[in-house]
Amino acid sequence: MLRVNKLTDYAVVVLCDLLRGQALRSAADLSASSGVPLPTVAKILKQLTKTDILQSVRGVNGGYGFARAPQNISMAEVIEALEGPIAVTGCAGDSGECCELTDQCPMSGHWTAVNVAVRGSLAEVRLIDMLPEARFMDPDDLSSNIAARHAPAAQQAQA
Amino acid sequence: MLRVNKLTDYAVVVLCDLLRGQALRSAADLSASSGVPLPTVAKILKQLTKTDILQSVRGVNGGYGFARAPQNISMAEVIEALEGPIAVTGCAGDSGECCELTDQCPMSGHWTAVNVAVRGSLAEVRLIDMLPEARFMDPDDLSSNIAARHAPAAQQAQA
DNA sequence: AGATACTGTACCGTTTTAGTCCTGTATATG
DNA sequence: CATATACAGGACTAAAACGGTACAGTATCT
Ligand code: FES
Ligand code: FES
Repeated sequence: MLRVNKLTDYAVVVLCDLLRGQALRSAADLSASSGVPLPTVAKILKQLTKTDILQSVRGVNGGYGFARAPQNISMAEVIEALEGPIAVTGCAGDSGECCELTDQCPMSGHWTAVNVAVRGSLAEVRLIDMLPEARFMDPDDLSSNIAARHAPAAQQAQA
Repeated sequence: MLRVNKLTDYAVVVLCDLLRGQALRSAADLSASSGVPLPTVAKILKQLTKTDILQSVRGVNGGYGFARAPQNISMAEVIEALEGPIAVTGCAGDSGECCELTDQCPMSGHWTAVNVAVRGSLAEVRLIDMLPEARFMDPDDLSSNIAARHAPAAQQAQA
């Protein structure tokens, strides 16, 4: 089905929730407001923190916030963060793994064309494009709105 | 990983083999020349025959051939034939299936943007782009070459 | 010190996938 | 017409991936 993990699906739900809320939200908070079970939310957030999509703050009043302006985050990044590099088949990936036909395989690396195409199209869909409210708002207004709310969040998190 | 099935991977290998060979090839023949195990080849070919990518002829001297000019076949078609509709998440597919968050889901149908992007990029990669020889041949020459070899095949199969 | 909240990892049950096999049907050939 | 070839369809099993959970550990605030 060429489908994305369920975990990635949830991740977008949670991220959108984070997008519209306060700067720093705890995993429990996000779980409650998004409907995704807490352990799952925790798992997702942990994973997203390993990349430069989210940042975390420990301790009381801690939580998660965007590591940088969310309007610059693409779906390609989110998907790659949750499921590893976008490689449609093992033979074409960076990992060097191949199927068992490598020795006589007549198409060494031709899947690359497919990978590049898919990767490119995913890079052009931004996370904020997934936010339902975006439909009813002026794009520029939305961006500045989000930037205003979240840029300080990243700074605060870094402090 | 956003990966395609191994079966789809094999399918492209087998299709490329069919692309360069005679008009009608048996499953056993294709298995031998591609290195993919026979039962698997058979499964793939059967599946591809359900769509209008391949055509089959039963009986002695039977086999498989392209149902139409192969240079018009896109990777999107091949992938969809093997794994069903390209729907990155269940919530966005045509099938009407959704994850369990449907009732309070804040992003009804926003994955559609992702699906359209991915589907579009896959539609632009043609099957013959996967053929290694294509690299060393003039595109026009290749197309006419393939057309000359395979257009009669379809007619013969239909007879 | 104690409560809160993230970190990392390991575990297990479920689902999906890959691969195999068997029975049936259609066609060419002698 | 008998027989060999070759596709059609579906059932079945083993293996891998995924989803979800649990737990022990660490950092921070009050
Ligand atoms: S090595 Fe697997 S398709 Fe090429
Ligand atoms: S119903 Fe599943 S993400 Fe919307």
